[in-house]
Amino acid sequence: MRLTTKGRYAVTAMLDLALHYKDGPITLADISQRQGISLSYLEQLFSRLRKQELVDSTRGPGGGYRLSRDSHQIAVADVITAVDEKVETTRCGGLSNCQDDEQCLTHDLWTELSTQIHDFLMGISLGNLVERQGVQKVAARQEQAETHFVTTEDAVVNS
Amino acid sequence: MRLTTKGRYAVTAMLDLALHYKDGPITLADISQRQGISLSYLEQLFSRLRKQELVDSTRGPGGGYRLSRDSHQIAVADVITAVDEKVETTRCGGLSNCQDDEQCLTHDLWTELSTQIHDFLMGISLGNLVERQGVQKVAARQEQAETHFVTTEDAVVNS
DNA sequence: AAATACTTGACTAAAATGCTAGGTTTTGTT
DNA sequence: AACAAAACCTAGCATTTTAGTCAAGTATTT
Repeated sequence: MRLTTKGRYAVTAMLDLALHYKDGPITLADISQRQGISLSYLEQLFSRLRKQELVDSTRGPGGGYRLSRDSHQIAVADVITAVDEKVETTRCGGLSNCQDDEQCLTHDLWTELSTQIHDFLMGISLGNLVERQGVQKVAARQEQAETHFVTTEDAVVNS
Repeated sequence: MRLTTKGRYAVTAMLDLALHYKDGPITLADISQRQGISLSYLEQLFSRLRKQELVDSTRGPGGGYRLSRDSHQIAVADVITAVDEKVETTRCGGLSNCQDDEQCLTHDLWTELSTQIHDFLMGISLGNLVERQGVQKVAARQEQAETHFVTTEDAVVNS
């Protein structure tokens, strides 16, 4: 289990989907604008998310992406592992011949540690995150900014 | 908190130190041979580990590195954060202006998640790892291989 | 003095990151 | 039927990070 910014972007995007679940399919363009992630990068990420069946896609006008199931049924770990390559280029891959045709000292250790982190992140769902104060606060600001962008007449209201 | 192979190498090396604590200062050359990590890379890692005061070094013949304190007092998290740059090149660094001069959706979230993983890895000490079966087993094999290397007359004993 | 141990800095190949550009399909709306 | 909005695909690019290597030191102890 690797923890990089890639997984973070994916979690951000999925969290955006969770927050706007009731608005029907969400376009990547929307997410791109709200979260400041480039459209093409989102396409990359969602290609994987779709293959892992974490999201459903609808093509054509009015289309977009939706969570494939309730936000409480999608763990942060699911999202992160979906976008992470599982290539395991490190020498302790699937095989255990990482050192002199034997198992290196941290082979078991690392997989175990990895498992525990995985389990931990399995315990946190997108639904959990949506319920958090900080997330709600930022989401509210983002929605406000969006409104500003669409209709400019009420731009002074929230200064 | 990032989890990469670099941190893993560091944990492996520190675990080696913990396993050979009673043998006095351990040279990087020893660790390099036992764990199959290049000497120069170890030097890089240990430079950081020393600066974080996780190890004590002794120069000169018979010198080497030792854990700076009991293996139960050194957490896996300590080791990983020591070798990881804290530069935070990602846009959500110390400042919270990651998106439109405001805080991005996962800013708080990610730091919180990161904190929880950190706490989790704080709960696992090198001492804990040493006590594990798998580690003991591999360590025994490594020591055996080492003996083989030094004295060849008893090479047939453990076949 | 010499062996041994550690330090420093420059360099590199490979991979990951994040983006750009330019498509093609699919599908609802006019 | 034509158009436009969206997903979806492919290729490539610039930059950074990773995982090291190499060379030339400095320091300490026997």
